[in-house]
Amino acid sequence: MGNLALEPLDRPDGMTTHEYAHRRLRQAIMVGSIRPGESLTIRGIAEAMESSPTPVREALRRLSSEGALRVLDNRRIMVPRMTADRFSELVSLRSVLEQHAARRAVPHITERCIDRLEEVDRAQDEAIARKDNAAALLLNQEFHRTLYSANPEQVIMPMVESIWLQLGPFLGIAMEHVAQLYFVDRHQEAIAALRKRDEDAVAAAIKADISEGIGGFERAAIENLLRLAGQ
Amino acid sequence: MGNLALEPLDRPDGMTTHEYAHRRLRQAIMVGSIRPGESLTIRGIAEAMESSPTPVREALRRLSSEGALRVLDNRRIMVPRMTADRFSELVSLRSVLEQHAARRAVPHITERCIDRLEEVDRAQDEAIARKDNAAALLLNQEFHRTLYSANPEQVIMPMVESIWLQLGPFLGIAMEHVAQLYFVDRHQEAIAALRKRDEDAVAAAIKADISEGIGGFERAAIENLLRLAGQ
DNA sequence: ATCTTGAAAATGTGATCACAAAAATAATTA
DNA sequence: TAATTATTTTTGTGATCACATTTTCAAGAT
Repeated sequence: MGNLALEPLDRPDGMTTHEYAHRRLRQAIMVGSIRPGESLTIRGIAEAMESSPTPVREALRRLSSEGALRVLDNRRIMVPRMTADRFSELVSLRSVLEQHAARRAVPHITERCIDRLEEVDRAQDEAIARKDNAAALLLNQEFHRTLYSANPEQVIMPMVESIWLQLGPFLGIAMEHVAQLYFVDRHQEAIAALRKRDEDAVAAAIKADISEGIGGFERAAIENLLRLAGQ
Repeated sequence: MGNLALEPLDRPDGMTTHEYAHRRLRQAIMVGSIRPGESLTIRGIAEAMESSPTPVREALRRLSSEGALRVLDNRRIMVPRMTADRFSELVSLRSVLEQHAARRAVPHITERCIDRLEEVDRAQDEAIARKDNAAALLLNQEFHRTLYSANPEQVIMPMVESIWLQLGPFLGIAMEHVAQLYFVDRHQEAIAALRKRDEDAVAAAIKADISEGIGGFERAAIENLLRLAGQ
């Protein structure tokens, strides 16, 4: 039985229950507060957020098609376990996807947009300084999201978000077992390249940002971490 | 009121109703038999497939997170309309995604797998010969899917499928208004490159396959087609 | 002690119902 | 006739229930 610990979450007026359930579960998975391998029950979730099975089921379907959850043959639902191979696939795909997203955003970048990126980057640095890993993680995503969303016709963000979501639970484990997850980023380099509207340089900055950030986990380190976490 | 024309579909034993509904709607959207802009109703679909709202809602949530459907502010659900800009985004993303998928598959390619690719390509040629556009479209997808799925740890297929699904309705329109959708493909070139385990050549074949296939639609042609279809 | 068997509880699933919001239609007014 | 208002219908939403399957757990047998 899953005595589920779900962070309460602000619920705007008019938000449907299934959307709220989706957001709340998504956040929990993203920051790794639901353990990979841990199985979720519809009734358990419904009880935890004081609603009923129907909207919870809709939320679970969405999350499973976003890759955040996996439906087993027994129809049980769980957060998928990470493996070193899957991690490698996710990171290399993330790199390719985000480089492309960045390139397609460059023609649409405005000064207003760059200001916003500066602002988010500053907030992230502050989160890092006060060692708030979870906040830093979310602000890092916000930086990337802001950049890629500058392209008004973009169709890539749902896929990028899906990758982040699939990497989330592992990052949660990493943050628990690594004393201090040291953040390196190439955000200033990316911003400088954006100011010059230099697509290649922007893509290079994003590529480096990813390969030096989450891509920095070596195979042995991943396997070790997973073993430590009992996965 | 949508007097929905849904092709009947084989339903294997033990398949849940929501999964069946998902498959059936997905297929209808993929081949373009549901018009962009046409709005769907939960009860209408439930009635059309002789079930009830609950499983239909689950299917609709999945499809909307796959990009096949869009939820409006009024909570109405419709097949999104295509624009020339969105088409361009989808095609360029498809090219990048599938080149990457192909590269990551190369190390895992077996002779068995190449045989299967030959077989699918042959079937597609036959479908083209008998001018069965819908079958040719599905077999073309099967070729690509077979290739990318050779990588056992791949995480990219859901995203590729999502792109296909988003392009589907437009292809449906194109097939109706263009006398004969002439298929060009680089499948044999891809297979030859696979035999040599040459990643670059495989990626090049896929890139050409896409840019000469669906990428061949020029901006003016797209806008003209959409105008013709009353979009 | 280990395995097997049976009952009880838990779980996913799908249909149905009530409610509120939205859309469509009819009636009324300017 | 055109615009506005009122009424009816349609629609999305969420809770509840019954059913079948699976899982869990305790009692019994080897």
